[in-house]
Amino acid sequence: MTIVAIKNSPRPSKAHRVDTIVESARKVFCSDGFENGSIGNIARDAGIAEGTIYSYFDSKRTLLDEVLRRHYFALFNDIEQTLPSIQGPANRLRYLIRRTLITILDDRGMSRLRSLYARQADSERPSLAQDQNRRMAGMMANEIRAGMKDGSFRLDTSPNITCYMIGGAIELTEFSYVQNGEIVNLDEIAESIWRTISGGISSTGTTTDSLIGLVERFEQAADRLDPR
Amino acid sequence: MTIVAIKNSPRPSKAHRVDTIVESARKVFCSDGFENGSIGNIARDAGIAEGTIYSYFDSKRTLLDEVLRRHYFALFNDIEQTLPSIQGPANRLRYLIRRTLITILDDRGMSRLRSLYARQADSERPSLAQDQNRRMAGMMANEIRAGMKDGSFRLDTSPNITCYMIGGAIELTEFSYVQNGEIVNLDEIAESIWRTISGGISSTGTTTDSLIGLVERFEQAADRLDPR
DNA sequence: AGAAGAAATTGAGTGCCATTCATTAATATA
DNA sequence: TATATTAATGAATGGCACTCAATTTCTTCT
Repeated sequence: MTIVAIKNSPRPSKAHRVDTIVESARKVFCSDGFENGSIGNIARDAGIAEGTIYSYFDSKRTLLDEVLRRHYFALFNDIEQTLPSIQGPANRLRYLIRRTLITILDDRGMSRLRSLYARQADSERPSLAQDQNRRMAGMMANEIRAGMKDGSFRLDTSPNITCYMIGGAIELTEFSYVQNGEIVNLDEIAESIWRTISGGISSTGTTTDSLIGLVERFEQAADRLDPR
Repeated sequence: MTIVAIKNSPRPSKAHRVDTIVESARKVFCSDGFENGSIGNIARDAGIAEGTIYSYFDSKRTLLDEVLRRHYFALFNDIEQTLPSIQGPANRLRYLIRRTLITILDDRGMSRLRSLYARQADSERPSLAQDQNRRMAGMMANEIRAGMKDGSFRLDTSPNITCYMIGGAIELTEFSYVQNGEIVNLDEIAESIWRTISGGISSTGTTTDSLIGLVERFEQAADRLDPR
């Protein structure tokens, strides 16, 4: 009648436990969505009781926010490390567009979560989506302002609205990808966005080329009139 | 002991009842949001029993969809009536941008509902937001293609992505307005969006255009003076 | 080591809705 | 007027986020 003490299992560290919970939440939310993904399922997946989750997270929403925050933390960090090594505001903007699209196309489940549920916020807790939008928009706006300063972008450009246009195009691409699952041609989209923005805000686009041609014609005409 | 028959109240027509329900739903959703707005409150506001709502609408979501659908029905109808009277693809595009922004700024409660909750869809019921996006994008894309045909827009433009950029910028403006409630300068935003898009997709930017004319006049003048 | 106190975990409740359905009331039909 | 059909009701159901008193594990002190 020897009953071995099953109990006394060592308790995981606090950080490790949080990791477990967040990872289980990610799995459940990605497969069932936010509304249908229940705390019960998350707890079962993590091998703990429901109540435990609530000693680490205030609410289901807070948990979702942490799932999203961790996922996009990687993106932002990567960007902030890479950005300084790229030359010129225009190239940096192009990189920001491409890099964001890559992250979106990389994980449809996570994009689905972000696209559908990230915006909602309680009155107490500010919207995570807005923080992230702001951060990304801030980086883009920096490049646009830098470009305006160094002469590569037009001065009558509105950095904020231009960011909205880039960010908005990316978001709609994401939403369309999430809903239809259609294969998205990353390069084509990135190029299209860039071409439109660039032609619109760049003071040295194709236009300049044609201007050079015009000036050359002007000079030739002037030459003809030159008495010597 | 005369008990007057309170009953026998005439039953309102089916259409009228639906109108009542949708209007109450609009009120409740706008003031409490979708998640916190309960069917119970909607029924109380409409002066009917909860169960009655379910004989007209499959679910709470379906009801929200109808609220949104009715609101944007007006916008789309107005646009489709007005559009033909506007000359030229460029002007029509500008109008689409402005008109949509006006509707958004006109009703913050409704914009909040749309911005936060419209995207979600069940697997059975397709997303209303996507239908509306598609419809608006379709109208914009038409104008862009028309402009490409009549030579006012560049041919290497991607109509779809350009629509995403316009629509995305509008959506982000809406979201920012919904969250911060900050006063938004309609004209400034509409002009910024237009200026960026236009400079980007227009094959005849005002600058180059007028310069060509000037140089041609100069060449003609030079010809006249040319001894040979 | 052992006891006492602190911290973490548990899971059976609680309450809040969305949704259903047997019952009742109001109309349409014969 | 009697019967059938259609609409409306609201109490009951079930699912789920969230709470909390009881229990288990860990830490600290003697």
